[in-house]
Amino acid sequence: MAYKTEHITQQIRAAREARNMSQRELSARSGLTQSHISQIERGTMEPGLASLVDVARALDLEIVLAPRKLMPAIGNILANASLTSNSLTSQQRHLVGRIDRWLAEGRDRFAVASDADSLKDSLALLRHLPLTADELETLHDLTMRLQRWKSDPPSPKEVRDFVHAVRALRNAAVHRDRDDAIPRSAYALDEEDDDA
Amino acid sequence: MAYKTEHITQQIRAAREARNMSQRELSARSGLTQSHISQIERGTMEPGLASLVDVARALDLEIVLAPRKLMPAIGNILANASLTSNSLTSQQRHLVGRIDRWLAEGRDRFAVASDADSLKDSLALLRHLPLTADELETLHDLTMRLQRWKSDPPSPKEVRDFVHAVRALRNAAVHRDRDDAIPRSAYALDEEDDDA
DNA sequence: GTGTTTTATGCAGGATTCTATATCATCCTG
DNA sequence: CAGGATGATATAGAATCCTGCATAAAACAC
Repeated sequence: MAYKTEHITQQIRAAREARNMSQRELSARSGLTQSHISQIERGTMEPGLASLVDVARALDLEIVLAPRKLMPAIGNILANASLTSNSLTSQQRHLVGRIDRWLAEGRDRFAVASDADSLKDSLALLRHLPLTADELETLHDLTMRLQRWKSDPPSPKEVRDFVHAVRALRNAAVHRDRDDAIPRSAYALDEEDDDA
Repeated sequence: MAYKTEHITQQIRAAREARNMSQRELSARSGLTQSHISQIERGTMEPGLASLVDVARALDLEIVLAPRKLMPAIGNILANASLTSNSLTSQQRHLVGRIDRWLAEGRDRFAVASDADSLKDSLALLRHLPLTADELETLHDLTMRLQRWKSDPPSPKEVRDFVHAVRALRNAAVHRDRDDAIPRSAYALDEEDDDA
């Protein structure tokens, strides 16, 4: 019943989640009801065009009608852009990678087994969410501990603290208000979107 | 009242008229009523998304959700294509076709596998976007290399350079401002350079 | 000008969207 | 564990879409 528009509504959900926006927040920005948004995303009902436009705008998306034969070219542009939409500095990538490799070396360092999972989960998100300069510094300090631990094995408590600290960063990144944050992009020497 | 979606419904009418299709015929193809179509086109009512999809399909159009920041690039493709797709010189088509065939001959020439994909992407866009005379010349020079490589196989580095050069042309075409560019079409006497 | 085709309107309904408001289960954090 | 946030559901009612005719108004032919 609601399958003709599924690909579109799926994109809406994907875009919302990519921005870590809740249905309620999207509701506020778009003017639709949260329950309405839920139903649209689940395919329970097909939105009217007006609603779709409202939601899209709230997500910084535009609705375009394109000739079918041009779809390859357009898909091409969209695909390339999503690759470079990384607002992460290379430093952040680097640090996360470091912790990741440390984790991969062995999970037997963790007194509490679930801590390893927790850490892995945190890293998964930190791979995609930008940190502030301060947080980045914290992350840097944390990885320095790993360095020290090579010659001086950590106590179980130290490992726990480490996991919690990383988790705290994760939470900060996840729950940040999208309106503040990431002033970094201004002087970022990281990415110039040459769109390649 | 019906202003949010006006630009979209206008495109529908434009597309229909461009095909010399009557509202009745579109009605038959899409399954909507003629009166319904009339009201949509006039902005008397806003269609539901399902209806829009039906109509679009009947017109060989696809609905795309695109990030606002990519709209210039996409508008570029759409605008150029609607110029009866004749803004491309046959020379450009010819040269692109040549590279395309060369690519089809085998992807084993690429040291870096993703380079083959990159090249393919570039060609997909160069098939639709016009180049300036200068760029066209560059493209011509590039295809000459292929000629040489037939008797003198290229080094991996040469292949990479080639891919990058084509990509540069692609980027130039994609991000060009629609306002400048393509004065060519007026007095286009594109000559076929059949040197092969 | 007559006749045909196309588009614009009108209206009665049934169907669906959409809002407003609540509730519930779940997950996460402190 | 308590508190907060998130997403899925439910219900009732207002609003709107959409169909199915039917018909008026243009527009275009011969």
